[in-house]
Amino acid sequence: MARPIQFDKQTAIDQALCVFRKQGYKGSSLHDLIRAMNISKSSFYETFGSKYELFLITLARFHETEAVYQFINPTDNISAKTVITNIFKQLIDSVINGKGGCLFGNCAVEFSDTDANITTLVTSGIKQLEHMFYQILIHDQKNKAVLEKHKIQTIARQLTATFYGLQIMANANLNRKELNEIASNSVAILD
Amino acid sequence: MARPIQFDKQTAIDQALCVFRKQGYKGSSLHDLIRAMNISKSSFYETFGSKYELFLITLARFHETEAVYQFINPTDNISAKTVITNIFKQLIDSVINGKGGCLFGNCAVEFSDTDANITTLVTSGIKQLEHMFYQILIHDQKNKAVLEKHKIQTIARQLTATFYGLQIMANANLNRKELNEIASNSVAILD
DNA sequence: GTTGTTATGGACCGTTCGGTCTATTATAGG
DNA sequence: CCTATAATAGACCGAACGGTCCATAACAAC
Repeated sequence: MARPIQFDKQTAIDQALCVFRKQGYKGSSLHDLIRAMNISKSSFYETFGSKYELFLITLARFHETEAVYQFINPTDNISAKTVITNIFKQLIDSVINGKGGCLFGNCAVEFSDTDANITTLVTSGIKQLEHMFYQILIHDQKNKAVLEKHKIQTIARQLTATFYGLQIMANANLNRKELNEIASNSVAILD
Repeated sequence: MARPIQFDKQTAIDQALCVFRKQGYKGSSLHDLIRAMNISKSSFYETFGSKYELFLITLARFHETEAVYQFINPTDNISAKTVITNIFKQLIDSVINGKGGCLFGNCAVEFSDTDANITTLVTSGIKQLEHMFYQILIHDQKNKAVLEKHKIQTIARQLTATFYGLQIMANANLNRKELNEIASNSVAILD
C-alpha cells in the first residue's frame, strides 16, 4: 500500500488563505505559499493543481469558514444594532491586526472584472453579506413591524457598502477611534 | 546641442496612471507600461528611474488631477445633496466604464500597510476626500446652522466610507441600479 | 522482508519580471 | 558641415516567477 499523506489538506488551505488575504493573489508567490503551508512543491501541485486553482479553493474556504456571515445567528436574542456593531468591530480588528479583512472585497479590487470565476464567487459573497444584514434587520424588526421590506433591503445594502468602506479605510491605516466612530454612527439609526 | 525629447512627460504619466488604476501596481508589467506610454525602455528608466518611482509620481498626479476633490468647488451654489450624489455617480461610472475608481482606495487594498511612502500618500488622499465632504456640508449648512460641527465631521466620515464601499461593490460587478440606490440613500438625510 | 504504491524533496524548465547598457540616431549650436 | 550632446531602440542581464519531472523515501499489505 501507499505512503500516507503527511499534511492535513484543510490546514494547508487555511494557511494559504492567510497568505492570500494578507498579500493578495499576485502578491503571493508560490514560495510564500508552500512555506506557509509547510508542504513541498510536488505535494502542492499534486494536491492543488495550480496556484490559481488553489486560490479558487481558498475563496470557497473563506466563504465557508471565515466570512462574517458564518458567525452570525440572526435568531440570537440580541439587538440588530449590537450585532452589526460587533460585525464592524470584528472587521476593523481583522484588518488592523493584519489578518486582512474580507477576501471578497480584496478580490473585487485586485481582479475588478477580469476573471469570470472570481467575479462569480465575489459577487455571490457580497450578496450573502447583504443578505446577512437583511436577516439581522428582519429578525430585530419582527415584533415591531416598523419598517417596510423595501426600506430594510435598502439599509442592508447601505450597511454592506459601509462594511467595505471600513475595510478600505482600515487598510489605509486610519486610526481605530475614527473607524469605530464610523461603525457606531452607521448603526445609529437602528433600534 | 542635444536631440530634443520626443514625448510629453506629463502625457506619459497620465497613460501610466490609466494602467495602474486599472491593473494595480503588481498587475502592471513594465511592458504594459511602456506600451501604454508609447516610449522605449531606455526613455522610461532615463526619465522615471524605476517602476516604483513612476508609481509614486502617478499617485501624486492622481491626487493633483484626477481625485474627485479636484473637481469640487464648495462655493458653487448647489445643494450638498446634489453635489455628493454626483460625486458618487461619477465614481460608479468611473469603475463601471473601466477607468478604475479612486487610486488611493485601490492602493489601500493592494499595499495595506506594507509601504511607508504609499501609506502616507494614501492616508492623506483619504483625509482630503473626507475634508472635501466636510467642506461641502459646511458650505450648505452655512445659512442653516442646523448641525453642530461634530455632527458634520461625522457625516463627512460616513460619506467617505460609503464612497469606498461603493468602489468595492462597483468593482464586484454589482449592477448600476443597486449602486445608485446606495448612493442616493446615503445622502437622503441631507437637506 | 519484499513488493507495490504514493508522498515527497529538489533539480530542472521556459518565461517573464524589473532593470542595465551600448550602439545608434537625431538635432541644435558653432 | 561638423561636432557635442542627448534621446532612443533593443540586446542583454540575473532573479524570480509558475510549473514539471524524476529519483527517492516511506509505509501498508502480504
